[in-house]
Amino acid sequence: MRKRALSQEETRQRIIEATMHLHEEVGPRATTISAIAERAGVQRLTVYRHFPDEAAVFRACTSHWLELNPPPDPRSWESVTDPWKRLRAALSALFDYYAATRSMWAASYRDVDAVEALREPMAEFAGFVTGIADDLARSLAPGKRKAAAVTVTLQHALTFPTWMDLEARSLRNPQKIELVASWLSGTI
Amino acid sequence: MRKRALSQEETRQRIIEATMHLHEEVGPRATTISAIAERAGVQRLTVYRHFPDEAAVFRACTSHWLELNPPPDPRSWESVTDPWKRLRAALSALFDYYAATRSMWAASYRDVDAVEALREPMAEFAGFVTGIADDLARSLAPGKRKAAAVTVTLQHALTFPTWMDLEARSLRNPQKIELVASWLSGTI
DNA sequence: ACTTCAATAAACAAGTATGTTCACCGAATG
DNA sequence: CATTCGGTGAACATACTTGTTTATTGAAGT
Repeated sequence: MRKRALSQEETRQRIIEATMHLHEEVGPRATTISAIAERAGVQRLTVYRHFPDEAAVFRACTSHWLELNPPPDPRSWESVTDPWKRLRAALSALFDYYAATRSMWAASYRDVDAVEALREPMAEFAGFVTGIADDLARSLAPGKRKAAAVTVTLQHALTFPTWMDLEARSLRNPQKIELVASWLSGTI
Repeated sequence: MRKRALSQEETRQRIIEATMHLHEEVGPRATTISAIAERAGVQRLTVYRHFPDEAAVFRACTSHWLELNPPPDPRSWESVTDPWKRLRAALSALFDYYAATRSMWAASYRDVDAVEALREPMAEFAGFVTGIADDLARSLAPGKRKAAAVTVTLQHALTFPTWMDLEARSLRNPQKIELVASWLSGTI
């Protein structure tokens, strides 16, 4: 069993990739199994053979997409000790990531509360971002009395919807970074 | 023709109110004509008799809801000349409005790009909010070189999704106001 | 009393989706 | 060469939606 298992795996990949593209183009909510099958050039029954239900396809799609589009690694700025440089490094990495993956995140945020299977990965990503925010807040305002304002400002600023809103207001990423930095300078 | 026209108008109102409630509960996107008819205790055909299509019901619903829930009037703070007091007055009015109408705005923002009939009123409201932001920006930073940052900060801060995000982070309205004020103090 | 007509009740046609079943093909496998 | 089995193609039942048609009811209007 070599070529057979291989071509089976290829079919599976075609299905996953078709799902990915549909998620990006029409959003997870409108991505039906029928549409996935059509996009993958495969029979509907074939999709059912590989995945028991829509949620299973979505899970496979999510993990595959995250492999192809890994979020920035916080270790890449952990060595930056200057708080403001560290902030800019983190913002830059995250904002570049958002710019590169905007369509998928936009679709995901839009559909998250309509698609059950999306909640868990979205919540996990939100936790990831909050973790970065809290770390930056600690480095910027250690033990200050206004630390709460710094923290919540960072949590809000690092969020994809915030990035998207500033993007829609024609701010390039460097401008966004400076803007967030100025917000923080007001809270410290 | 008195009672008859009156009861006809009552039926129309029942339809509109059923639509309003469904928009708030399940969102405009999931609000089907069938569901409206059922909720209004009326035959589906009756809905079609009063409104040619879904878009017409939505339009009637939108204008009725806006009558019941008018956005704050900018004239209520135009007399406040101190820029920071004016800012706080405007933020307070808008944030209280968001708190009172959150469920409808949350549903509307979620479904806006799936429901054609929602775009125009949402765009109009966005313009209304932007207008307030621009006015406050002029009063806070008249002719400053960093006026752009103030303007975009205010535009972003006055937005409903921003309010919602800060609300989800457990900030009460007065705390939100102080937070936005501190953002602005950093940009000036 | 007689008519008008808003609303009901029920059916229709057409479209979409989900899941499931069946017979079959044909290339990889042993 | 015979078997396995992934995938095809087509059908089925079920459940939604939209929009339209027909016949009927019953209270308001004259």
